[in-house]
Amino acid sequence: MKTNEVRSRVPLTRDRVIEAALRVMDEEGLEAVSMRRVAREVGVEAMSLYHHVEDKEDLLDGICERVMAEFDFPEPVEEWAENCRRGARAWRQLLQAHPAVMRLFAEQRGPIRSIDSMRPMEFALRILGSSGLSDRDTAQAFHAFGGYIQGFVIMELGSIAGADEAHTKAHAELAAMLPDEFSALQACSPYFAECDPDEQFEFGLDLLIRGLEAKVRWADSRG
Amino acid sequence: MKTNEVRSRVPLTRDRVIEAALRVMDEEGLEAVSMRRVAREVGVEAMSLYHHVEDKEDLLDGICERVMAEFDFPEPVEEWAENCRRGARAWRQLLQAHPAVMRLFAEQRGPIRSIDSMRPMEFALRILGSSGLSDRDTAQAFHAFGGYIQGFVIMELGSIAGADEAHTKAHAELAAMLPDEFSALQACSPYFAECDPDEQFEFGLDLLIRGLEAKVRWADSRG
DNA sequence: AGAGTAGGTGTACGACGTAAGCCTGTCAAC
DNA sequence: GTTGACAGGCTTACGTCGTACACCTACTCT
Repeated sequence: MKTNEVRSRVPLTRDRVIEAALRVMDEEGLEAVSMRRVAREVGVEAMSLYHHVEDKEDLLDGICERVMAEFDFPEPVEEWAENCRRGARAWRQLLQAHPAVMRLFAEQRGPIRSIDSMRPMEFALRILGSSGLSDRDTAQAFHAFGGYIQGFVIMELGSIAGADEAHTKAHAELAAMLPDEFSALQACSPYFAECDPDEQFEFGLDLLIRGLEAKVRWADSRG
Repeated sequence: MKTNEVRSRVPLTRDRVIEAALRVMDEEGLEAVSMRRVAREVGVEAMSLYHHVEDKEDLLDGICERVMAEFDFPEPVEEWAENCRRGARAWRQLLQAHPAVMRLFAEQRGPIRSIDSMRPMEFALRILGSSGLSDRDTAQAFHAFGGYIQGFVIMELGSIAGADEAHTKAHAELAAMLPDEFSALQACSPYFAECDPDEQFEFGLDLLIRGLEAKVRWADSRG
């Protein structure tokens, strides 16, 4: 047995590289994801990664696809509205599980390549379509839900960052504001601080679904 | 008259630095915004910026605040729903005018410092509050609308990037997909490509507002 | 006049992405 | 069994980034 068998027992592959990059991103943040850092994570030098990944862009694309493929499909029930809710929650959970991935989505990544990563989209379209919406409205609703969920998670993560310290400080700051000009902000500020994020998410989700139900009813009544 | 009067006729200030950075970002993209590039833009060496800006983070925060302060408040009408729509459109327009700024929002920037940049928030809360919603629901609705608009713009910008070339290619790719497994995607795909983004935006906006109207009515009927 | 300071400059360091080339183990063809 | 291609590691080097540190100069205040 030679010494080279000691290291790299498992052959390095694109999948292992991306998996390592995702781990680094989750544990140390997006800015920690450098070629050198990821290489170290898999026990290799930076330039070796380029045999498995075109460049850093490609690596980040790989991370996105990997996360998409991780989507945990909720089991369907009979009411489509409940399926919407479960799907939305699953999608939010996925984004929360990899907080930095929204920043990758926010950069304009090219169209997704892998099949696995568009399965969640197909899933969502099926659910929305099962409400009786036209294909056209299904596509529109997809954008509405997708936008809401992604945007909500962005705001949510922004609020969480800085948590306790900035939390109380921002509160104190607000209280010391010009009261006449920012009365609405002052009135609502306790609810910004205290409110359960899950509850907030459900609130917006409910608005969308109620709106959709109205749209479905209206379409049905027209025949 | 000495030679030093020729350059930097206007004294360099934090505002001028941030303005230059925003200009670079809008015209050349976020990755072009480096200390050296911004310095060049104002006719100065990179290290000089540090007399007006704490570090690059601070500069980017400044860009965010500057953009927020640019918000173009729509003139109010009597129906709150229409005010919602106009406010949402104005917010979307602002984000579209500075496409890279959503990426800055997506990174978790600390709480906003400047007064001007929270005026739009106050404005939004006033509009939502004028519907008769409780302060609590107003805060929730704010998150719902804010999330939707930001998320929508992210998706929108992602689709736009690559426009024509990737457009037709993605179309062809989809058509060549496994048909049984991705039937919903195939059915909806023409509407993804063809549909007017403004119309899509209004669709989701409508869902949210209809949902909100239902909530208001329900609260009213309970007294 | 002299001191302090505000705000410019130049140099230097470490980290980044990655181009180019080198080295070695594996394996198919002869 | 030898050989040659090649897959997949490694090393070095370049240009760019943010920024620490030291320096220089022109005002301002006493």
